[in-house]
Amino acid sequence: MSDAHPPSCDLADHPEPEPLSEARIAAIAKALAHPARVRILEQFIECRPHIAQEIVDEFELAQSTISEHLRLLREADLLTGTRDGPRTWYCMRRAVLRQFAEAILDLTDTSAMSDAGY
Amino acid sequence: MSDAHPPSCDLADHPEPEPLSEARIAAIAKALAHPARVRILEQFIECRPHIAQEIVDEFELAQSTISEHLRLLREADLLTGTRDGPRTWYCMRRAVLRQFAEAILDLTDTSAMSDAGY
DNA sequence: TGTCCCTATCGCCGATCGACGATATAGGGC
DNA sequence: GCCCTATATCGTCGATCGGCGATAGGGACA
Repeated sequence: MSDAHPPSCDLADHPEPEPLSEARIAAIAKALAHPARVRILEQFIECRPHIAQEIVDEFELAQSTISEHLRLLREADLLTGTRDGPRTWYCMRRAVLRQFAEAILDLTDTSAMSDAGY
Repeated sequence: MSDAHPPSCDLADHPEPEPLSEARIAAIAKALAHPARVRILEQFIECRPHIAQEIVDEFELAQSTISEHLRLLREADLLTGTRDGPRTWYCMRRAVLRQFAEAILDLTDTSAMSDAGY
């Protein structure tokens, strides 16, 4: 496969499966719990696949360090990585992030205000 | 002060200040990166102040462990704790959580789809 | 004053994180 | 085959996490 055909981003609106468990919420939060990993995800605001090298170039960190951050994001299902010859194309899994944000918002719902004053 | 007057929850819709930095997002995520802390926040879906003791009672964990989790949530500004005699009333800072969820959603915005296929 | 309850903090310890350099792996081009 | 590029993995090391029991502090109430 040449570099003329990077995988396309997944923009489809998949049906959201069952609500996230506490463990799953915590696992995703752990993946987000480092500024470098947040910055990596921010690069995907430009909505196209990124190869690992261009992400490395954005940071002062060693290549092995970035590779480790990418691994953690992959294992939390926030990124996909697909090999293409010597490169790896990374895509953000927007649906997972959205589901996470939804779960956080659910925490803020005031479902039971029981008595007045609360 | 008697226990007849716990502090009331803050339900006001405050104006959202500037967007969260990567460091701030990561700090909030770190506070959420443990299942017990997510469970603690879930208790606040019942929208009223909680004293530490009732949270301890929900878990198998030692009181000191819960107190530590509460401290981390406080330091991330996800909870407020106000002393009232021997008790401490905890309230969830919904505005902060909402702002965090908003920041995560912003990551999923496809602002620049540059070329077709992406 | 003493006692009891609630909460926070301290010290310890094993586990995990985050960084790095070095090394291994995979594939393209010659 | 041999090099070069891109990426992943390994080993190490200091820092931080997460758990606990023990202890300290702050009120309430005899």
